[in-house]
Amino acid sequence: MLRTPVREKKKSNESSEERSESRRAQILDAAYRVFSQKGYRDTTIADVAAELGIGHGTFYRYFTNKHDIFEKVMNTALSRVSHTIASEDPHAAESAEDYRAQVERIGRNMLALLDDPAIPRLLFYEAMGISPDLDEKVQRVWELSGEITEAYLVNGKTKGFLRQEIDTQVVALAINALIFEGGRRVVRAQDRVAAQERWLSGLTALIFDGIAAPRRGEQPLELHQHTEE
Amino acid sequence: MLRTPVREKKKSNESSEERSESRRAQILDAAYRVFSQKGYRDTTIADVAAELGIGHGTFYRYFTNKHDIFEKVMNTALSRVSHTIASEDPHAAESAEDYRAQVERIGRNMLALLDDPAIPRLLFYEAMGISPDLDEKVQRVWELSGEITEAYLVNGKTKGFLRQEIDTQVVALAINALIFEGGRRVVRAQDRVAAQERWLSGLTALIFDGIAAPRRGEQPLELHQHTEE
Amino acid sequence: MLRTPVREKKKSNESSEERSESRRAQILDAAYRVFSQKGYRDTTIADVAAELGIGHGTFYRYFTNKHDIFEKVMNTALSRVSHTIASEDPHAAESAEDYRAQVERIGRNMLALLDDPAIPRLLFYEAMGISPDLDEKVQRVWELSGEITEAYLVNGKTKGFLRQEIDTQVVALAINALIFEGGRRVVRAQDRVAAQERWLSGLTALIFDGIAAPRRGEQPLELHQHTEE
Amino acid sequence: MLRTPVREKKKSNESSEERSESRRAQILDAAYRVFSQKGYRDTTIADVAAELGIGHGTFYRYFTNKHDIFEKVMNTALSRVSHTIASEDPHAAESAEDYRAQVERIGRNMLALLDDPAIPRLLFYEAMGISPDLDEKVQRVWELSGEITEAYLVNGKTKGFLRQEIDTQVVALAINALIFEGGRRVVRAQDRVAAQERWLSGLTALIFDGIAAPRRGEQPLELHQHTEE
DNA sequence: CATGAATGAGGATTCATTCAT
DNA sequence: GATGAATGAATCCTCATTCAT
Repeated sequence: MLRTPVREKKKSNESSEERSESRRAQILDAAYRVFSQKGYRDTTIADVAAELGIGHGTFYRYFTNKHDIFEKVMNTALSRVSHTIASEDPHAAESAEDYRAQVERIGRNMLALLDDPAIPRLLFYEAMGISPDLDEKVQRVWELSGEITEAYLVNGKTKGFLRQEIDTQVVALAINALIFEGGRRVVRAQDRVAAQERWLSGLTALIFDGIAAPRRGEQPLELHQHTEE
Repeated sequence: MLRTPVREKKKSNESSEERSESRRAQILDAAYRVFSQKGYRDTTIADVAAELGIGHGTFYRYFTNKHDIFEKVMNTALSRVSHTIASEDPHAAESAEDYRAQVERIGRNMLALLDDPAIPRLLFYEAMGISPDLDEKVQRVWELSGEITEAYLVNGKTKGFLRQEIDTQVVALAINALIFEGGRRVVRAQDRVAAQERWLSGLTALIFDGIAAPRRGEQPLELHQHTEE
Repeated sequence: MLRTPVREKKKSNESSEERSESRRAQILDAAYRVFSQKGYRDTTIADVAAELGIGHGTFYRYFTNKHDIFEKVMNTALSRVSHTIASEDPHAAESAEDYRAQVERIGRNMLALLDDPAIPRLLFYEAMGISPDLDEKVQRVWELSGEITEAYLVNGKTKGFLRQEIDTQVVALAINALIFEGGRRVVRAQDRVAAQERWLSGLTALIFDGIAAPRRGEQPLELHQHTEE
Repeated sequence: MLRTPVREKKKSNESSEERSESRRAQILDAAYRVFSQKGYRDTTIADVAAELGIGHGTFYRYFTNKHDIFEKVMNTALSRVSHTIASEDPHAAESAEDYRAQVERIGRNMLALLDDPAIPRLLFYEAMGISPDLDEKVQRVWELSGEITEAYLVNGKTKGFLRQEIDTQVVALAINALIFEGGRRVVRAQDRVAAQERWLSGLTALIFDGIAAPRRGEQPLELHQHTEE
């Protein structure tokens, strides 16, 4: 994903504007990769140009400066996160099972999103301290994500399938953090598919049931989507 | 914490070697502060020297270069984390209540540790990509922390007060991630004390009991630390 | 003046060569404007092309490089000055009144020439230091102007209506300098017409009669342009 | 003038601060030379550093950037002009002879000032268009010079030794222009001393008496300070 | 012919590191 | 030992010029 073939031969059936747009996209893409690998400060425009095999002067035909393209890279990353988190209806779930399924879907999408380590790196720290604008932009997405997750929790409390006593704000942010941590870990795993399933089920179990052994009288839970373990 | 008096007048009863050692510590300390505020690339040796009010040439009498001192700063940060996590005996807990109390203690220490944003910033991302050496060193501490937390979980499973079905490795890393997220949030909060209490109770509740409403027959839980424990 | 319609639709009744010539002139014209506003170094070829609404690649079909067109722009400016100065016959004047009228005519033409600040800017300094060729070319026009003005003065001395003791070379250059200064000032004035009249009469008075009060016995002079001339 | 020996061996009796100040002055001096020879745009910091035989990084220890040092160079040039023009009392002259002597003194100082072509080049055009600040600063000195010269003229009119009908504003600016033109010419002359005398007498004659032959009855004038020709 | 995408040499500025005092 | 002046490699960015379409 996000990888566009480099040095693609200009197809004659592309209009000039299309080529320009595609070159722009290529650069954005290359920058996304390089920034997320080396970080903002460590990335030179020459690096980005070299990644694409173009002259560094060319870069400036498409972006005004380093900060400009970084902002655009961040926009991409941020909007992906926003979309993923906002992809489900927070009020749809009617039961713990519904919500558990929702969480799994979101988690799955998020893990797909975090297919490369770029997103967490960019979002967690790379962006911060580059410019106030960016700081704030990242912050906003962060808050937004928290709010959306909180909406799910509130829905669950209202409908009674989530504990009444949970601190929705804290727990919302915690859940988001868990999803990101999962993403980071899955990305680095040898066998990503296996790691993904393991993290998904491990995290949903933790989130929904916690680690404490059930007290006397509690019903055994059906924990995993495919087990009765 | 970590603040050493600056420009301390050399007491004449200090040996030359002692003075040298203390100067070395001062520089390390100043570097810790500056690196964690501005990041590796953004920190200049002149910044560090200025923080201490010494000539920047002096720096090079104590550290061979910028990377050298950064590595030492990271060592400091990493060993604090290690110590905090290893401060309790993973096999001491005999009940969920014991463990819950342990987690709270560790959490509390961790939050104290994260009193400034330095640790998460340095540990999560700042260190990475500076040099392979550092990357690996951070990675090792990370793994270690996971292993220690996992030992608690295994202890709990063995003694029966934690769920048998938890994936200890995943959950261990997840718990660590939550603690860090809590740290990050508390640090930025307006009222840190309040935020700390809120996050501590919110996270322990999440970790131990999850968010799902208890099934029929389950005992109500005492959720907060200030109940009749 | 000097403004040629931009983007003029190629009339089909123009031969290819004619069109090429007119395009060449358009570019020269645009360059004249831009160079004189922004100076040589500050003017980019893109600026010139943009002034005309043509692609900047096109420029190179008509001029070999930036220096080439600047030289041609300078030629234009220089030849205007030469023509203006050489527009009268230095030997025509038979009396101080004749010459005074001549000076006024030349001055008036010169001020018209300096209608935009381009000429003084280009001629005085912009051209210098770009290349030895240009330096010398400007110098030559300068000398020439001095010589022509000097011819007027010599004529006046010969015919007895100018002071015998004037240093014609020095005074010739001085008069030219005054005309240029007048031009510079008039150009920047709010009310150009008024400023022009004021400078013309002020300068001719200065040049012909000086500032010293007439000695005893000297005839009062008719000083201003609005007297019975 | 303004030439400070380059690469002067640090005398051990100079304090650190003194050396720093002298290095600063050296750079300013080198910059003055280079800027006035090549102009602002054409001058690179490397040029200035090379003129002094220092590394270009050193430059930035003393000046914040290119514009900064140019402004300081301009300040130097401008204040010299101001001082020279303001060096005499505009109300001191009681007769045309007094004033003529004053003008000669000012002219002589001005010519000394214009010993190198730097001042006119910097003041007339080089400074303009670099930054609004500088434009205005130069403009102010210009206005000031005009006002001072005008004060002389008004004094002369009041005391009756200058013509009543002169337009003092126009003539003041004209006289200044003449002095500058003289400076420019003298600088380039082979035999500067001779050229200086020639221009001084030529210009004072022009300024005071004009070029028109005296009318019947006018007294012959004593033109030069040492002749009756 | 016209175009504008591509290029890289060149120039301003920063900063880690050295070293003479 | 301490200092900070000096240095130049490294980096961002501009723009004259070329050339494929």
